[in-house]
Amino acid sequence: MFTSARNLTQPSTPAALRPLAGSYPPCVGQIALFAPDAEIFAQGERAGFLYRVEFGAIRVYRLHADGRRQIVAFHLAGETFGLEAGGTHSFFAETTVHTGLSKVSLAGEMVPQELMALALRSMLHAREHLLVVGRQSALERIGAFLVDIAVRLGDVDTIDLQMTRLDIGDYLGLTIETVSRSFSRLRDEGIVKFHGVKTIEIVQPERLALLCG
Amino acid sequence: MFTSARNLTQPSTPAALRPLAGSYPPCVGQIALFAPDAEIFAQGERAGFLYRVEFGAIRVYRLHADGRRQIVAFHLAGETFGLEAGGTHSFFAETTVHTGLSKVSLAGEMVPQELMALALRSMLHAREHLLVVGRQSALERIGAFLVDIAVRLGDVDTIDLQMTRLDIGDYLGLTIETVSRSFSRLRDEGIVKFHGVKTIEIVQPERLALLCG
DNA sequence: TCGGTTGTTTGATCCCCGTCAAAGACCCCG
DNA sequence: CGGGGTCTTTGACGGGGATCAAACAACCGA
Repeated sequence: MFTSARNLTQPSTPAALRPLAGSYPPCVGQIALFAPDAEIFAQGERAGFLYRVEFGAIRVYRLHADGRRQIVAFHLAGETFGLEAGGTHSFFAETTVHTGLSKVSLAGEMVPQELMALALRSMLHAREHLLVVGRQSALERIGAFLVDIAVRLGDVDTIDLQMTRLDIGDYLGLTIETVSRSFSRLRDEGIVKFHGVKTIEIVQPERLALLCG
Repeated sequence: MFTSARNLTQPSTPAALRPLAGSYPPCVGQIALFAPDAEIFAQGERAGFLYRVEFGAIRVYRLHADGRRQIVAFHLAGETFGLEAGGTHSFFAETTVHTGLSKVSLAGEMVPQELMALALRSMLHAREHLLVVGRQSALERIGAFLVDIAVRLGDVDTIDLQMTRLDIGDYLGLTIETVSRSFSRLRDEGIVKFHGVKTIEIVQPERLALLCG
C-alpha cells in the first residue's frame, strides 16, 4: 500500500519515527507514516480510497493561478477523508505534520449508510466554515477555529496545533500576520495561554465562545 | 402537501399567479407555489423531504446573533435541495422570488446512489464557494458568481437574477454597495450589459472568465 | 396613472486587515 | 552545545471594502 513515489521526500525524521525510517513510508500494522507536506492525493486523480488519520493532520486545498491557496478542510486524528464527487479528486491533500494514515477501501468495509453520513457531515462542515469565512472578523475567525479544533479533539482545553500559522491563515482567509496578531490579542486578553508556539491552552472557554459570533 | 402555516404570508400575488390564489399555496399538478420570502424549512426542523425547484429560486442561510446573514447556497430551477446531515435541518430555506416547488420523498423515488451523488455535489459546491469567499476580491467574487449562475442555468449568456443585491451580498460576503459597484464596474468595462436591474447579458464571457482568478 | 415603498446606484469617509519590513523564537542537525 | 534556516511576532503604512448618506429607479397597489 501507499507505493506512490511522491511521498518519498526524505524528511527530517524526528526521533520518535527514526527506527522505522528505513523504507519510507514504513508501515506499522496497517498504518503508513508520512513526513510533513507529503502529498496524499492530487486534484484530478481518480479517487478510490478513503483514509483514516491515526495521528497528525491533513490539509485539503486548492491553488489559484497566482499562488493564492485556500484550504477547505483540515482532517485530524480519528477522522476519515477522501470521499469526493464523481470519483475524481477536486482538491489536493497533504500532510501538515508527521502523520499516520490507514486506508479504507470504498468497496466493502464501510456500508453506504456510513458513506452517506460522512458526505453529509462534510457538506455541513464546509457550510459552517463558510459562515466563518464569509461574515466574521479576524478575531472571530480565530476564535471559531480554536473552538472547532478543541471540540473535534474531544473537548480538550489544551490544543496541540498540527499546522503552521500559514496553514491557519489559508484556511481562514487571513494572512499569517493577522493570524499571529489575533493569537496575541487572545493571549493579552487572558482568554488563551501559550505553552510554546503550537500549544494553546484555552483558559476562558466562555469568553472564547462569546466572540465567535 | 405543504400544509405548514408559515407560507400563508399573503403575498402581493403577481398577475400571472392570481387565478390560483384562492388557497395559497395552490397546487398545479404536483407543484406548490410560494410567494417571495416564504419559509420552506427552518433550522432545527426535522428533515423528511427533498424539494425540486420548478421555477424561481431558494436561498439557504443562517443568521448570526447580531443579524449578519450568510447565505450558503442558492438553488435554481431544476435543482434539488433539502438533504441534510442527521436528518435535521441546519439552515433556513426561503424563496427569493415567486417560486414553484415539487416534493420528492426521501424514502423511494430517489435511489441511494442519486442521494449520494447529490450530497457529494453539494459538498463540492460548498467547497468551491469557499474558494471564492475565502481568497477573492469583490470583483472576482461577482465574476465567479455570474459564471456559476450562467453555467447552472444551462450556459446562457443572459441571466435573469432571481435575487436582490442584498441576497447576492450575503452569499458572497459583501455589502449591497460593493455588489452594486462591482456590477457597475463590469458594465463600464463592457464585460456585461444590463437590460433592467435584474437582467444581465454577458457580453464578453472570456474576459469575465479571466477575472475569476 | 399615480404615489409610496422597496431596491439600487453613487459619493464621501473610515477602518480593518493586507503588505512590507525587521527582529525574535524555535527547531534541527552537525 | 552552537549555528542556520524556518516559523512567528511585532511595527509602520496603505488600500479595498465597510459604513454613512442621499439621490434615483423599479415595483406594486390603489
